Amino acid sequence: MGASIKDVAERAGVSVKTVSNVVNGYQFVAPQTRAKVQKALDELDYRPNLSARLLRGGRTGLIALAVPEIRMPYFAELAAQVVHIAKDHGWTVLIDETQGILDNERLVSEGLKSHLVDGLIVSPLALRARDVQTRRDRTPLVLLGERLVHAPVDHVSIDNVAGAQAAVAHLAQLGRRRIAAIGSQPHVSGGTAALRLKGYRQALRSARLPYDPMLVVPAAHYHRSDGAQAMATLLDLDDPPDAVFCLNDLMALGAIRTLHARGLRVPEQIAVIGFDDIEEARFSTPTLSTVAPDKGQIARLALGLLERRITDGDSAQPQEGYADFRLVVRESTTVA
Amino acid sequence: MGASIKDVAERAGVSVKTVSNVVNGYQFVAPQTRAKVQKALDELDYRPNLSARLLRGGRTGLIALAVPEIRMPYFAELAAQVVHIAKDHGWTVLIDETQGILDNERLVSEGLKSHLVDGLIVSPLALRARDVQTRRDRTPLVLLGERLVHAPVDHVSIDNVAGAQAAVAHLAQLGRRRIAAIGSQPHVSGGTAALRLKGYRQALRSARLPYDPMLVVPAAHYHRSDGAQAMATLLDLDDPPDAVFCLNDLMALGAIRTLHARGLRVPEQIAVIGFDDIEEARFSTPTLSTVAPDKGQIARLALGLLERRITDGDSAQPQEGYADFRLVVRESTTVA
DNA sequence: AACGTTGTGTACATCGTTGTAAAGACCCCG
DNA sequence: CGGGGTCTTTACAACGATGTACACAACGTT
Repeated sequence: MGASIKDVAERAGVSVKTVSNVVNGYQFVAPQTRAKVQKALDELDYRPNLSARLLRGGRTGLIALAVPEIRMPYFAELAAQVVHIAKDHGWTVLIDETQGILDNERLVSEGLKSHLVDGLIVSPLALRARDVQTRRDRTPLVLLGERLVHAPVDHVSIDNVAGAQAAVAHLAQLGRRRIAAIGSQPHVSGGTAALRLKGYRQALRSARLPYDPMLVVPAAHYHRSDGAQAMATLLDLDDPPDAVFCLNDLMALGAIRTLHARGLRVPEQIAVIGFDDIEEARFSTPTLSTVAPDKGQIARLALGLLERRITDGDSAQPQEGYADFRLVVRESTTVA
Repeated sequence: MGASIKDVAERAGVSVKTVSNVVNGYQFVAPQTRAKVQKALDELDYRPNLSARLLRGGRTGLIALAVPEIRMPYFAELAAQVVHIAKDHGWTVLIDETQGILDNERLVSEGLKSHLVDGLIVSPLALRARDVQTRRDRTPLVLLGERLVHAPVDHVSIDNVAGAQAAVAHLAQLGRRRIAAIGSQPHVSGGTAALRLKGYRQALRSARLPYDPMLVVPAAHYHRSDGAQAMATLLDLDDPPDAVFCLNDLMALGAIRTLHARGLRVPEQIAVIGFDDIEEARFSTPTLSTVAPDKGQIARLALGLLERRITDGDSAQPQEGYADFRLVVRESTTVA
């Protein structure tokens, strides 16, 4: 065990409170006393016990970030941003994996880590408005991603409909006529997938292209392998697509893998576009066109809302934050 | 604020200690009393305050994992393993980024988070034996990666020399004669890079190939861009290589990107092999041959050592754990 | 009837820190 | 010299939970 404030006080021959005052930079401590205490502090290598401090005060300086899977590049990159920006707020980030499982998400948001963290940022996959409404834990919460209608919570997202629309419009402009989509989630309503598909359909309509349900393929986990499989399904159709909009970059990369394996050229024969702009998209072969949400902005907005709620408490009105996105055109949709 | 044990006690009409007994499953509580307390517990949605609990007892159930950059896939995958396996030990993992900066690593290992975590797993880049020796903080520590000679600390690693040797021997067996290496660290001695390069030179010697210092290119951060740049440097040589051993997968993928950009075919003209076996290696074009450390085993060993040290305390002798690796041959080194 | 045993509940101190209140020392001014 | 202020330091309580020690009842045993 390290030295406690009491040990320091004894060694310096002063009261515990005086040591506390020195440690916390209280103004009125005689220079001589301060020196004595500082010496004892150094000699004993004193470090305040966080537990005690926060038991007294309340704040832990810790916030939790819950994401489905930290190994997915999008979440890893987002987490990096959050960790980085949180440092400016004086917070340490505790990262949690939910695996996108409802129970885990509910556990986190209902305060499994209660009293441990000052605030909570959750990127939900399965969580529904109802789950948030019945929440009893008072820990400030910010949701990332889709707005859960009727849920009285702060949340940050990008305009997924517009993002998807931009991506698909871009494909249409290349002259592609059979544009597929990979990543629908038939059993989930109102989530990210639904919004991006809405954008997909809007873009088709604007381009006067027919909507063919056969060209929309579901995916479970949004991993590379899901994209690879879905692409295979599409290629086995009687009338395969000439372009694919993947609902995230990871699946796009999996899809490209399948295309290469079958000897098809990207983008000449099939153009591919993703969503997320993970770093890998800038280095793959071909480099991947994608919709790039501003991850730094997402992190900043989320932490800002969290800070506000930690400071102001429950009373404040739930707020929404919208981060920007931009269409990034790379080789996978650029015909030489 | 949530309800405290005192609130529960009042509501149930018993003493605080009795509530504590119920919460902690103490044996001798009359069923009737237990029921009363349980009811109050439920009604108030009581959750124990961790801070208070650990102030008293000691354990927090938290461990910290410090890695250079969470967004690097290798560390993200490793972190996922650690988080997952830690759950079995009843631990929550707090993830820290050091950016590979010495001061940050030292801060973490010297207990910035003191009293907050029960243990610490650090994957150091810059940390040196001296830093660990002069450590005053008593929090149990396990180091990942290279053994710091003379440092009295538990650590877990793989045999980097043997891994690199296997990779380079594989390239030699393909008949390649000018095998380059990307990722040396001229200003760091004794780290991972040095060991892998040692394996590189051993393999060259075994294959009776000359060692050409021009073929060894340094890299700062082991990112994709470092690999891409280094590859460009190699291609600009008068006598460019016919194979490249990259000290990690990320640089290998960057290198492949440069090769494609210059119109060179992999593996026909230049074979590429990496190190780490990140998931991306299975889906890139071409798929990437690599040395695959058993990340699950690394996590298991590290957590095992940590548990031992938390239980047994300082006294135990420092132990080493070695995880297995295997050579994974994929398209980037397979000539049809 | 006296005694131990077992089961059940409580009072109190304690962990390390900090806010509150107050005491003491000092100085200035009228 | 008294009243007021400014510094400087301290004692004490409190945060929430739990270990220790003990009180008390109900029971069986001698």
